[in-house]
Amino acid sequence: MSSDQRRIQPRKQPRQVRAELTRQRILTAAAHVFGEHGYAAGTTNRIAERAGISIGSLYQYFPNKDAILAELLVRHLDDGAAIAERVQREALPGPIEEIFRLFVRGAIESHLDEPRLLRVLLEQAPKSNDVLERVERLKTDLAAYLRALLDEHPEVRVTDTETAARLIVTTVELVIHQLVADHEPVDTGCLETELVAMLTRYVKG
Amino acid sequence: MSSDQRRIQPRKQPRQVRAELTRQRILTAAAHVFGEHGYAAGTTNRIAERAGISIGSLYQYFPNKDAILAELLVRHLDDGAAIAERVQREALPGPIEEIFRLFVRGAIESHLDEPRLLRVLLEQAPKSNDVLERVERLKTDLAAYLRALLDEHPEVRVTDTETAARLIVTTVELVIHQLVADHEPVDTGCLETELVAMLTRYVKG
DNA sequence: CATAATTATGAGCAAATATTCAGGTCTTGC
DNA sequence: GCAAGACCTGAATATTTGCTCATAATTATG
Repeated sequence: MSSDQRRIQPRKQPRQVRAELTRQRILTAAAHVFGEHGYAAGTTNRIAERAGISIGSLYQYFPNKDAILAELLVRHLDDGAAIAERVQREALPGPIEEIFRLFVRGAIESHLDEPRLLRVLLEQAPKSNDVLERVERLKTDLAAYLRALLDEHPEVRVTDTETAARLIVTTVELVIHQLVADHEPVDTGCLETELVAMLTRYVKG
Repeated sequence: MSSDQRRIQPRKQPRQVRAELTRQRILTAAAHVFGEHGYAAGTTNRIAERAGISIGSLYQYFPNKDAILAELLVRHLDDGAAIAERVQREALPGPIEEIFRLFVRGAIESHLDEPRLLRVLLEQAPKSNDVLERVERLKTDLAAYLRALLDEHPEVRVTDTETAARLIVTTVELVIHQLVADHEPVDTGCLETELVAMLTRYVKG
């Protein structure tokens, strides 16, 4: 229940193909189970059952329950970082609206497979210091990049660019999480259009 | 663990002052404990300990763990509803920016005491049908009111007012939750200014 | 003061759940 | 085709945690 990592190392490095396959099955099953039942009710036994393997096998590749969730989170963060970097390379220079559009689209895309899991990840995941730092760093980096962008871009008129950058990063992240995983999901096209419009008009004053 | 209410009634109605005092102590302690540890790790024993009472006393006033969280949530919702009504009475008519400002200010105010608890409430609270309906109704009502406002107000230029209304309600709620409870909380004044600016410029096109 | 009613206590129960380990089954390399 | 290591199994164990209940302390009542 506590988030201490009693063992840092996974118990085994998979050496055969079937082992790696089992590992993948566990992660896939965990993604479904956590997304459907939440973290607390997403028991390791349920995960093993859904993966079609025994509970013992699960504990050969993950030291404890937290480690499974942590790995899922790290994967998502890595995806996010990759997308952010790609956008930063591709987007410049150009109208601010196009930059926002690329960011928003990237964010929406990376939330389409497992929206419910992602809410669980960021809302219920036990916050090990390591993972927490990673999240924080990613958001800080993004905010810093965005602030520089706002400071330099000729179309931008907001003055308090620090608050603005944080506001934008937070808004994009949270609104997408919430609305994509909502009981009555919005059309992602509309969401993209309106969100981009909101951000653009905001910074252009 | 499950969210069924085995007993609807609290076990006892407090009849002496010290009993009511104990009830309050429990709720206050629960607010702290849930805010600090989350719902699952916020154990009833920890709550009792923090309240300086025995675990048995806790179960004299609340039928189960869920009921404590539910009461905290209902209190917050009632606050929110009251603020929303007040704003709706006071705000009209006037420039849209002023209306938004009143709403944002009200929302920020009602999140200042226990920001971390409030995130737990809306993110991890077990969804008893009763409470869930209340939340949904409040948000739907607000979105409907907002949509009507957008449709009629002469300054407003957005066309997809339904998506816009949902976007705005979601944004205000989530961003405030997140940023007020952040490790480095933003200055609430800046937050208000920028958030209002964002919404206003958005709807005015 | 005496009796009843109310409130408080906390060791311990029961159920749920994470995790282990002794002993099987499958793969690989020779 | 046969060891040796890799992998898998799942009943059993350890731990956590919501919650009870017999008993004690406090307060109201007359």
